[in-house]
Amino acid sequence: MDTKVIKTLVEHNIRPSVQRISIMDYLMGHHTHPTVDEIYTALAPSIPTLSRTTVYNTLKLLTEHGAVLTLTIDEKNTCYDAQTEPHAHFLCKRCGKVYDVMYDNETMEEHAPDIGGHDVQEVHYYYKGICKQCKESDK
Amino acid sequence: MDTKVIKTLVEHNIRPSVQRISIMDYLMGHHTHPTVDEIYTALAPSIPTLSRTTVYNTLKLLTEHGAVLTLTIDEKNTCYDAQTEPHAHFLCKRCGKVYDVMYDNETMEEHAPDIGGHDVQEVHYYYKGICKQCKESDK
DNA sequence: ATTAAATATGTAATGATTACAATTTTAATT
DNA sequence: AATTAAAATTGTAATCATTACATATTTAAT
Repeated sequence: MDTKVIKTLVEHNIRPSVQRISIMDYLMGHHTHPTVDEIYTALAPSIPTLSRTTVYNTLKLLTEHGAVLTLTIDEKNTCYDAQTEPHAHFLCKRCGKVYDVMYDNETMEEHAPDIGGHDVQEVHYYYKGICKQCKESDK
Repeated sequence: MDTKVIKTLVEHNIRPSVQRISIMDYLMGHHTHPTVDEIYTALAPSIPTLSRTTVYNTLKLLTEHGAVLTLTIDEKNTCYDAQTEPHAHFLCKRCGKVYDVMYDNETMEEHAPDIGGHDVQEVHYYYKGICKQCKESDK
């Protein structure tokens, strides 16, 4: 059920509307780092009245409340991630996929807290290159 | 003189035209992570024929040849950096400035080379928050 | 001086995002 | 159940960065 999704929204002080639940549910169920358009296209059939603007508004809201991460790793398309635990991202410059990448938490923990006296609120580790799949399909 | 700038271009296999030298020179002299528009506005007076398209083309070329870094840390504006040595960036969400941030090289060295079998070509460490200046001007 | 290739330019098109006004839904109150 | 105000959603139009592309200019070789 959507219980988990609704719980996540409520925990972040977001009132769970049909649209918000659907979008959050999609993000929690698809770890593909979708774009606004991918989300809109996926949900529009089940919510015929859905507006692209709502998807934009909702993702902005979710981000502001810390329920999702907004990734700018791809110059073309902003994408979104419901996994808010610290992790890094890898963008394949050939196929465009964005992968999750784990690393020791030490890295982030150690470096994030105090950088030149600035207050760090977000940490983004992005790697770019050619993914394993693309490398192998080259041969 | 521009000797250093020209040398940098040539070392990256870029033929040094007037426009390319100016843009590269501007980037090497301003560590403010300027946007396309900032560069265009700054150079247009001295190169009256300069076209915005040329700035775009040149920055793309410089990036492809590894002479500058293209930063997508700011969702609004892509910005550019002539410092290609490994370092991190901090974006102030209040004033919008992008700062250079140093960190032990171990961090990058250890984590970049092999991530899930992908070939890493670029490493981007982005931090976001409120910068020291903005914090202090709050009081 | 001639010519071909490389660069630069300017305009028009694209496409993601935002602004905004209108509509609909929600939830509280009578 | 009806009323009402606030919150959320919608659709259209506007904005703005970026790219496509055709033309013009410059460069470098012959």
